[in-house]
Amino acid sequence: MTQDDTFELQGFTPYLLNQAAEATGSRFQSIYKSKYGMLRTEWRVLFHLGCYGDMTAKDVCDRAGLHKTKVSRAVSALAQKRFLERHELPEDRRHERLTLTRAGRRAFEDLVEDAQNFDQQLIEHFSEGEIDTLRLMLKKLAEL
Amino acid sequence: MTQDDTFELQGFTPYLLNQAAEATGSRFQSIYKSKYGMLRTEWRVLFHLGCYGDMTAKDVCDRAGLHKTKVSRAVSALAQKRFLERHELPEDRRHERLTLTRAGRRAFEDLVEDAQNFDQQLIEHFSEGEIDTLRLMLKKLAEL
DNA sequence: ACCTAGTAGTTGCTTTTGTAACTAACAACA
DNA sequence: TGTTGTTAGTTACAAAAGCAACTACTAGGT
Repeated sequence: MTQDDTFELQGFTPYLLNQAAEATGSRFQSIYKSKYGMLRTEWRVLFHLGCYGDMTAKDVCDRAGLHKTKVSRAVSALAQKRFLERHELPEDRRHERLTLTRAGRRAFEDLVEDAQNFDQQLIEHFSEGEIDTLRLMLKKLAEL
Repeated sequence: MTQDDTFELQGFTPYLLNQAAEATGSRFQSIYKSKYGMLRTEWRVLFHLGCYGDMTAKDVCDRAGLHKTKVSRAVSALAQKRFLERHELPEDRRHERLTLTRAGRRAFEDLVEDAQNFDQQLIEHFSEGEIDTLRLMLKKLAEL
């Protein structure tokens, strides 16, 4: 019999990552959900456009690592909320450029503030060195 | 297109956590999914019972931070796979003790090995100090 | 005994996600 | 031109998650 007591669930990296992501993510979600009725994917699309400027749905897929159906539905939802507009590109009519409306930009900027406050509250429990290490490691883990 | 360059999505802790959790979690999921057709919640219940011994569904909810309907369905699925048995407790017939069957224990032990290998591959990209810091921080973040 | 309140777990219904098939557009080339 | 292959994005259907109402049970009064 293999060593079942040598395995500690609390030391299993994917489990720990999931617990931490779930705890912080769901807490932050309640902010944008209650304020703007947004789902997590909608929030991500909004923030990608807000942070990096106009891009196509495909670009969002690639950058955020999301499936195109998820993005497609999030874009539709954001368009219905009048948070973004779609413009077909003349040079290739398969693509559409996604642009935040004024209302979308306002929502983004409002949520940026919430995000900054939220993050501040999270990281103030740690030293700067710890935060740097954490960020570096998470980025690396996400790319493996 | 005005950009708010004061906010960097790649530095937002919940986003980074989510990306890392998603990347590692889905990769590991493909293992137990292909081997035993298990969902993530089923895997978690199996590992809770395997690591910490018999307990009730409620105990799993509390320890894993899962909703009772999710656990209830995972327990049903595991029972149908003959990986666990439910025994009503005589002293309080609302509770049922969940016990892994021999097959369930075998599956658990098999997956423990996979988990150990998987985790090994993850953490070998980092120093021991980094790993310790990461684990400590993730645990703390999960409890905030 | 009876009533009320609370708990463990399940079920039904709605929302969200995942998967695959689809449309529409482009590109390369005979 | 027609054919084949590819890509961006949508849609339809099935699987899974979330939420609220429900059953069955226990506990604490009165």
